[in-house]
Amino acid sequence: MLRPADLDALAGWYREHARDLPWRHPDFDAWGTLVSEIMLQQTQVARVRVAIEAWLERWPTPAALADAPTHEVLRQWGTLGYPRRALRLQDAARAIVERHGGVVPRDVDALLALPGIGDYTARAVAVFHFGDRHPVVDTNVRRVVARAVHGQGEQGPAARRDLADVEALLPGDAADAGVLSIALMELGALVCTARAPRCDACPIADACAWRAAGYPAYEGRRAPRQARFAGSDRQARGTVLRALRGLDGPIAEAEAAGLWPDAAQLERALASLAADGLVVREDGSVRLPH
DNA sequence: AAGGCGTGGCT
DNA sequence: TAGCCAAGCCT
Repeated sequence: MLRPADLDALAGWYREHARDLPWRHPDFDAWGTLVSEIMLQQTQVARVRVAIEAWLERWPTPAALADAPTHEVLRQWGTLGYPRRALRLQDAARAIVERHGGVVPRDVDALLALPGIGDYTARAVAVFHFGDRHPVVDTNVRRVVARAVHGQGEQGPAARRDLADVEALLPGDAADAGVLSIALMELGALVCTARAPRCDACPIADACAWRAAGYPAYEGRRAPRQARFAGSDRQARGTVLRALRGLDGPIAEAEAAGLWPDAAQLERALASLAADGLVVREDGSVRLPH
């Protein structure tokens, strides 16, 4: 159980050890916060750190991104991965312009209604930028709570009840609740890590149920393992997009055949990329969307 | 609700 | 090294 004294210890630890990240600076506006959170969906902090500045310099407002050519958006996204996020980010920018006058909304339900924004990202913006009181639940928070509160070594697959689970831990004051959320995330990222947790450096080690139980091995359900990447359709998609990003114009489909050894798999990749709106197939060639 | 979806770093 | 993991979202 986390007592008020433990929450204080956590907050104190955060003040002392928090990384100096661009999106934590006070001059970071709501749009910058939203963009950073989208980029951080399954992409490491170190890589987002490098990419965020140029992105915001180029498109400093939702209106600016809404008006950009989509092929340039995909090029600027570069190798951050999961390029559908770039399309949805532009769609979100357009929705912000149309529905909210170009101003990033503060309301969680309005944020959730934007493409590419789910439970985590919506509340991250509402809490970390606007300072409202909501549970912010990412994989780090789920892991720390699984260990410290529930005595489990791993968090298991994400579930709808995670939100209510963390809500129950939050102090009543919005500012205190926000510090707890960001501190839980930072603790999970730096100390209470998935592999080789550094319990000797943990500010709440004395309160940790997992530690108290002697670090029992995890017996619960796990998320299914990812399919192997090498030779996958995903790799084929990535190869096609990488080639298109490096060119100004289209690639003839006959030429595209040279990008991937398995013709049937390449065709699946092209079809799914087109279905996602990441490429356009016309006149026997493939290109990025305008 | 289980699986698809990039890319790179770490062990 | 092969697999795990990373501030998830969508269907």
